[in-house]
Amino acid sequence: MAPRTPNGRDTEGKLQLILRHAAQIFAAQGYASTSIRDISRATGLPLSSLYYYFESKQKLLYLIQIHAFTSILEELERRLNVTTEPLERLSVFIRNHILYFLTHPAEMKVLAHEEDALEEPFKRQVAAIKRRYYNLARGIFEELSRQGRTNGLNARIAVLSLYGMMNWVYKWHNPKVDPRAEELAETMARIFLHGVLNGRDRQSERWEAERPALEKAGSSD
Amino acid sequence: MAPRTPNGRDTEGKLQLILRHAAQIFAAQGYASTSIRDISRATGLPLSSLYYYFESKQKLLYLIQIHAFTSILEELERRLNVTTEPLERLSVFIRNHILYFLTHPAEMKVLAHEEDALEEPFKRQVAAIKRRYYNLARGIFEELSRQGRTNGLNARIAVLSLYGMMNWVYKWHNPKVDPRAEELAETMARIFLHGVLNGRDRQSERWEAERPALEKAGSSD
DNA sequence: AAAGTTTCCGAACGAACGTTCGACTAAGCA
DNA sequence: TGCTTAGTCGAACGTTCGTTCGGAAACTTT
Repeated sequence: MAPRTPNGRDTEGKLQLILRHAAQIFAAQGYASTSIRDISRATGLPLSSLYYYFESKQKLLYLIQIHAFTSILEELERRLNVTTEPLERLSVFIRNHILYFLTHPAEMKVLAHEEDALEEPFKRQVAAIKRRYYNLARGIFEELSRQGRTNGLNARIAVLSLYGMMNWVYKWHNPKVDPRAEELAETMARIFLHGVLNGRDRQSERWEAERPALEKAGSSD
Repeated sequence: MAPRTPNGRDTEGKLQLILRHAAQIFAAQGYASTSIRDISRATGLPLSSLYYYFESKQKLLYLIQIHAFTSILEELERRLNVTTEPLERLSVFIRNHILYFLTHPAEMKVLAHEEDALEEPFKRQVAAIKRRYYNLARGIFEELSRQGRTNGLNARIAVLSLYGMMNWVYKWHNPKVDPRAEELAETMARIFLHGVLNGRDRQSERWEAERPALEKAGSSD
């Protein structure tokens, strides 16, 4: 909070402040309908000062998206390390996704809604990290299929359906009415995994047993 | 196709042409990033002529959305008349949704993506028809629950998850790679219904039997 | 043929946009 | 102390935006 950096003016902190406010406004009004002047107003910084921190509106959106995506992926890879069991891993994946989305609603919306708003130097880079994220889930799903434990559904369709289910949340989730992240993730995991497993695995429902504990990551088995 | 209306200038047809082109461009670039001049270019009509057909950009978006939604709902209500069995009705609902979306990709994207772009006189009206559509699906789901045939999941969350699954399709569906509407609807129905039913109904899987017939709509009973 | 209505459209409006520029102040270092 | 660099910012740039306006043209009705 205090301006304590090598150079005493906390430039990095100011960038983060801009990114936070910009994400909020982009989420509320949409990227294209937001003017740099809106961001100037929200942050209190003069219009021209903003251009010291980012060189264009496009780059600003890019910074927001990359930052959010990197956070999700880092957290996810950390949490996935606790198990190699594909069913559990899928469950962790869903929980991680929903949890991030509900704790960062603005960034989530910008990520989900402003995919096409990025133009070509930046578009490619965000697409790359997005593909990595997708492939991660798809890999887990295919491992599950290889073990003969799925319905035999098209992996691409299945995983993209799961994505849709989770990403659409930003359109309707209302904290006053809807369940918190844990329960929401649990529900979606139930729908998707139940819907995708074959009879044998469905009735065993081993993945459902771990409902009470949620934030623990150290204990195995 | 020919300009054969009471007054010989086919005003209505021209409006439809504008709506079609506008939907395409809104889908490709987003509502906010599209200028009326873009639409003028695409239709070949001069800028100022367009304002004879719609009184504002907002109204244009409104017309597109209402038109698309009305089409979906009309078709849906027609198809739902063939059965009162909730499982079948849910299945019809999914198929109708996916089918419309894949045959009208531009309208679909505008509907799904430009929800917030509408401002207050219009926003309310589109929201109303959207709610009607949502309540229809929710009603069917609750009927299924009342019969004790579901997992006991929160109806709101379940139906909105289904929505997400289906609406997200516009982000990824590629006709060159992905299945056609029938198969896609079948897959999503499988995931959702399997995921949502309780053990008894899941193993009976009666709803899966009606795969072959699909486009027949004339015969009753 | 005249009058009335509907449709068309070139030209312009003020407002808002992203971005730049150059002059400024304050901090870090000699 | 002076010099250099990092950060600030008011004012303006050229462009594009949604929308309007007044009249010309096309068609219909008398």
